[in-house]
Amino acid sequence: MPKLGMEPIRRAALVKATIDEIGQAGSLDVTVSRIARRAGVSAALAHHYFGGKEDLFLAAMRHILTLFGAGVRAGLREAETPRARLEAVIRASFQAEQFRGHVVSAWLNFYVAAQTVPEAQRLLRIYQRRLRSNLMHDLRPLVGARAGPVADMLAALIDGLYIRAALGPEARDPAASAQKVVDMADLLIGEVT
Amino acid sequence: MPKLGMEPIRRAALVKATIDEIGQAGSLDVTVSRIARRAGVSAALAHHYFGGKEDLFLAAMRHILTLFGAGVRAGLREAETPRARLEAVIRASFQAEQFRGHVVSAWLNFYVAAQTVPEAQRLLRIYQRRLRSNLMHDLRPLVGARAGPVADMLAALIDGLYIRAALGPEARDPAASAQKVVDMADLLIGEVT
Amino acid sequence: MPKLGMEPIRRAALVKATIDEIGQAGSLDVTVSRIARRAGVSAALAHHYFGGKEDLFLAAMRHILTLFGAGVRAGLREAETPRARLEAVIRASFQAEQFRGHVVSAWLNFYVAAQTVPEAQRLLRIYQRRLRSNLMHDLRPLVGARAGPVADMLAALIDGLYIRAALGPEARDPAASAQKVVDMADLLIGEVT
Amino acid sequence: MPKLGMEPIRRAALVKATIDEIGQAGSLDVTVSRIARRAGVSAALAHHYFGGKEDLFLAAMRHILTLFGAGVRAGLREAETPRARLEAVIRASFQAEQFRGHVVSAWLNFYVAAQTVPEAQRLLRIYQRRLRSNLMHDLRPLVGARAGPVADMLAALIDGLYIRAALGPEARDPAASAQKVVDMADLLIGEVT
DNA sequence: AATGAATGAGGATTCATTCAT
DNA sequence: GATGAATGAATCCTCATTCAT
Repeated sequence: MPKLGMEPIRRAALVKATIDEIGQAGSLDVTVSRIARRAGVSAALAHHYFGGKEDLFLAAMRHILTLFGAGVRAGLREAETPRARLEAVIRASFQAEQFRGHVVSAWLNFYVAAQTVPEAQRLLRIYQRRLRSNLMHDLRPLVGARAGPVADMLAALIDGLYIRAALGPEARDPAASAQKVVDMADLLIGEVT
Repeated sequence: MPKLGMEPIRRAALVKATIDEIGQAGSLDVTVSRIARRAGVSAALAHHYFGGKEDLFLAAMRHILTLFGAGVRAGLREAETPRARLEAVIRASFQAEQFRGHVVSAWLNFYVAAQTVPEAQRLLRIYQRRLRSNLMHDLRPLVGARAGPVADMLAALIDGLYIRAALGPEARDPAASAQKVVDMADLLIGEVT
Repeated sequence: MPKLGMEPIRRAALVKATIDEIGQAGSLDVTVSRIARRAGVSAALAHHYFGGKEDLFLAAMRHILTLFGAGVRAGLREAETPRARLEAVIRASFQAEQFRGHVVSAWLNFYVAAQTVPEAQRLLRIYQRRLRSNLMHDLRPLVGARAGPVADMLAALIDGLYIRAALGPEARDPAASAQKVVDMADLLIGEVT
Repeated sequence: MPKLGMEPIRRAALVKATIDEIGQAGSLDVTVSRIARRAGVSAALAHHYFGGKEDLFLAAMRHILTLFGAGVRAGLREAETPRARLEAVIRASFQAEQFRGHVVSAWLNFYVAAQTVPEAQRLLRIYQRRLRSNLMHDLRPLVGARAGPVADMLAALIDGLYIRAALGPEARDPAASAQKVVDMADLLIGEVT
């Protein structure tokens, strides 16, 4: 007896299952069947709702981006000075939710996908642009014209720490990684030009 | 027309073909057949010499690591002061050979493989340890006890710039990326504690 | 045009096709594709339902064992005295269904498989134990303590005649073979100790 | 530095390696490469001397038959009365060399091959005819016209015990099996008609 | 809304066999 | 006499995807 209004529930379950499955496998070598089984539905239904494997992956990616965006906004809500806001933006990149296990693994794989799948690339670009714009917005009052290079530096540092976190159990310490970036930010801000 | 002593030639050709193919595909989703065809041999021969797909990938990874190591040594040969050596180590990570196209893409994918394949993880660890040890060796005379954290910072920065380079055509400028890291190094060295 | 409840139908068809194909080939060198084609389905479906080639073989073996067991029970139903039951057990081994063509060939090959595949060995052991226990149950009233050795002798004779039947067109006369064993049984029963 | 007169040595080594390999594998699923490696030569050489895999198998079979024939003749040399000769023929089928391990396994597989390969069938027929003729030659003085059926019975029994021996570690007792056949022979001889 | 049934396409891998040296 | 080099053909198996129910 099929029920009405199942669509959003199924979609959400499938997206979550996709992220989890990728996280567990450590790669995009994941079958639709397994994802579907994990979500408690048939593989056919996954296709019914998402059209194909790739779309499922992209939906998962979008979901992660959405969560990330929400995290940033939440962090900013409590910050008032530029310095505080900057720190909030940085720490948002290292929220527990975003910075570990399944999600980091998913990110790493999305990086790879971005080389091939245009839509994946588009999404990554959005993320990068948004991060850069967030950083610059608060760096400008602090470092003026140097906001651009400094933002690039911090962004690269954030991504670099991502990789390290994805590769081994050591250093899987979000807070410490965040602190490193914050320290670096302070150093760059204090630098005389 | 079989000739003797072909083994090393074939192995080298297959390793090169593997790196190129991964680079072109942008992912590890590459068939042995295609690699073999690119190397001008049959898929069966690839198996004959390497045992399987995974071993072929690992051989490619080892090859990249070897080239990287050679590049570092070459750079160090001409450097004399700690500062010069440090810069040489950093620039080695951004040699033309290592820092672009196929190779960066291959690296990115090996990162992913390292989550799953133990031998890949082992190789990555070797790379990371070697990089860190190289950096620290020359940082110690310059920053003393802060060598550890500083090395970590620089290493993360290097990796972060890798990712950026792998993701889009923009910023594929090895020299510029290297310079960013060098500048950062100088900044960290000059920092009073 | 997929219909529901096809699984048992397909499984049965595939098992039958397996036995026929082995019988025709005269060996286990049979491809899944051929079996599937004979059953009127794709090779992929065979894998879907059975998991693999080996499982398909084992299912075929189990099927033959089941038929054999049913034949024995049917024969025993009409026998009343120990002597009559003994004859029924013997003749069951030489039922038309069990003692010729595809099935004998399949048996011969399963013997070979039993050297390698544990589950095949297990099934063969079950068959042997069951045959021996059937023979002994009715021999005990007739020959007392000699039931064990006599049962072994008769069982070996049955198997030996199997081989002969599998090897050439000559002597493919189930009834005659059965009669030989029955005569031998009578001789052994009559023997004074 | 190739040596002269290697051919018979290589052939013998390859035949032995074939039998051993089949025995170890428990089936005919044996690669030429493995056989060659076991014999200490290249796979190409095996083809050079035997033309192909099948011929190698047949040569192995012929070798076993030759050994068997020699064993029978050796046994007969010391026997004088028909009864003694009969026992010698029977025991020859259960010589240690013939009745265990590699060889039994090889036999079992040759039975299977005989269903498909004409030359294998021909060889098996020769063996069977020879065994029957040996048995009958000595049975005639003992049981007269019943020699034919009795020989068939004994031959089937011998084959039946072969199978049992090939299938499990239990009952791998050549002497005991031989004794069973001899006892049966005596029983049949003593039987009044 | 949901799924069991079914398949085509493709990929890794194995192996007997050939050939030039 | 002997082998390394090389391959074509075959086989098992996996998987995304489709379709009727």
